[in-house]
Amino acid sequence: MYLTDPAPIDAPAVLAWYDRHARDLPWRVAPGDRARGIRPDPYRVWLSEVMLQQTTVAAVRSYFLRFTGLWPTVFDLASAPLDSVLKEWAGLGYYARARNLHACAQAVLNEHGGEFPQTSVGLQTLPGVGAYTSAAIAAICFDEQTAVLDGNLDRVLARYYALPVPVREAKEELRAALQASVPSRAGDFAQAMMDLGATICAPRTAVCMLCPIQPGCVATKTGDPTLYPIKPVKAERPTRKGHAYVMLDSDGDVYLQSRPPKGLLGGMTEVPGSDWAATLPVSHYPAKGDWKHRGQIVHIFTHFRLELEVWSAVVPADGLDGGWWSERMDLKGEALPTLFRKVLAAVGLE
DNA sequence: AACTCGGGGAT
DNA sequence: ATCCCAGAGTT
Repeated sequence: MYLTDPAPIDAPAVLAWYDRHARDLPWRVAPGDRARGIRPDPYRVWLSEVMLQQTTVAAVRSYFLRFTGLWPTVFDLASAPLDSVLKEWAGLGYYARARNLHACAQAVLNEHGGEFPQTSVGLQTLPGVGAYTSAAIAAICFDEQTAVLDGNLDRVLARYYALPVPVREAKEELRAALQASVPSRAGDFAQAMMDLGATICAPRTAVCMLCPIQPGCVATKTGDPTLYPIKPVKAERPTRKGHAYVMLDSDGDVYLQSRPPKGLLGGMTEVPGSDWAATLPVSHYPAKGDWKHRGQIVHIFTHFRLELEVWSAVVPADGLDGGWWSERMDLKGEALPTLFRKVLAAVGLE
């Protein structure tokens, strides 16, 4: 136990602040409209929440507008080929989200009659919808009085209670403390607390003068709020090395193939390459040709650093198996993650 | 409980 | 260069 008798959050003060300062976001119903009875569309809220998992608002915005333009309803998304969804998701990262997104849309259609479940417990049975996302949808769309705990709230609460240990060790205590503070306007409260974390109580700066819950915040009384949350020690990032082979035919088309359906960049499109290992593997060209070394690209993943030696050659269009030739003008529409767009850029494509 | 899984913006 | 983002699924 790290929190003994935690003080509740002043929800009325938070809501009053939100009524004046709510950010204008494409998937959000403004608090004034919400008060007039306008309900958020669960499909749009769900789509935004999945896109926002470990991803910034700035990165999500254009993807959200693109997706809702192409697929305005959960039925449209469920009817689309997975391949189309992966192509539109390319560049956003964490591609299991895109696979689960598609599976979830089909589950809503086939197992829930085309309507999202209306409780957090029901929502959490859906693919790609976990503790955070289920609570967020239930609160925002159905005003379920449930604690919505994301990375912003971890930080705000760690400061509010001056939590003396990393958040991971007290997650359920924070959830219980937050749960005790949730008001009837649960959706606005959840979004207000996240806005507060994103704007006032930010990772490196805390503008406590503007904070509606500053009067109850322990960290502001004991010193510097940005000392919280206590950070866990993290492992260093290893380096892996490999080769990438860009093959062109006599027309300038590029040879592409699909990655395995699961795992790193699962189901996405790539150019052929070697394994990635701690020491640079021996190069084995996938076809005969006048191979030239075109430089090295570096790509940082969450848990390792990748250095790829980029090679290119013109090769015969036949004799390759399992992939396809893509015209240069079609590369933009392929399901290429950023890593392989860097590889193609090193060869002067894209 | 620890690990896997992207990419980019802010600092 | 480091941090961290409206986390979920797997082991």
